[in-house]
Amino acid sequence: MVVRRQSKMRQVVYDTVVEHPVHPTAEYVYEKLKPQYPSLSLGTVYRNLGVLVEQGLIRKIESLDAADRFDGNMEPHSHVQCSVCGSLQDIFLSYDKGLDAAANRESGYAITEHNISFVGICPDCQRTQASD
Amino acid sequence: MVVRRQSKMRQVVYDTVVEHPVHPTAEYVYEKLKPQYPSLSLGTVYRNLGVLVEQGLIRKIESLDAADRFDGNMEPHSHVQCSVCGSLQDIFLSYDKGLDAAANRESGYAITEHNISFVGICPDCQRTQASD
DNA sequence: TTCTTATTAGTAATGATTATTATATCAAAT
DNA sequence: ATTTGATATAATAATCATTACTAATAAGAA
Repeated sequence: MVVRRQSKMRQVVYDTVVEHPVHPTAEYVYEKLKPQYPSLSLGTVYRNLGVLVEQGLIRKIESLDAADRFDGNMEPHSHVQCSVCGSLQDIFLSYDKGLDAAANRESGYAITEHNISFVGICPDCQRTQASD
Repeated sequence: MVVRRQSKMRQVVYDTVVEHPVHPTAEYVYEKLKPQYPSLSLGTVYRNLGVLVEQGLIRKIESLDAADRFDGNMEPHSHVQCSVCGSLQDIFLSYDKGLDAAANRESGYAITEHNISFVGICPDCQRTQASD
């Protein structure tokens, strides 16, 4: 295993992911930090996001978007994404081990995790559509 | 709405996705058809996969891989992907409307669908790992 | 058959991500 | 404190998947 240093840039990348209410993309983290760290490179952001995921400090999440998004909340939870505006929100549901057991029975795979993602229309877009 | 013609290439792209046991990528469909249709263009495969998804004849599925995969089975079902070799398999579970209701209570989003994806280790890779 | 328009092949362009490389920085051992 | 060996960085090039563009072709209605 590679010994990781506790570098400044990795710290601020981590902070940006954790502190941010939305689930930011690599590009977003870069744009956010660039003004304060003008020498920051996009490659550094990508590499550190990868290291942080590997360390289990953040996770990469599925999205309807093209770009990967990252989540600093390691408590197990799901996400809803709005099919109209793309907004993404957390959903906390208790982890259902029964699902894993059922999937194992069907497939023979040793299930290590499952992810539930929802698609829907956010409250704002519901209002907008209703008034059309 | 655009009027769609019934083109030869769209038909064979559809057939390839439906007939194939694994869930093929665009690249895979292209390689599969290229020998029989030497003039086939990768762009044509991508465009037709997109049209077929839009028409509800196939669906795009989530994957650990970089490339999108497609599924010709429109019966609602989930997938497991092996974290070791990447193999992908169908899992049929009854759709749980209770999940959508719970997600709606938590988020206020009008839920239109949910997807459950499993990660695990396939029987083959389990055997391989056991014998190491 | 003719006309309109979708479809195609071929290729260029884009966007996200990864790889490369030379330099800088850290941490431990001397 | 200096050296040493490794990781981290910035800058940039390269890659991979996907989309856009364009001129030629073909479906199918008139």
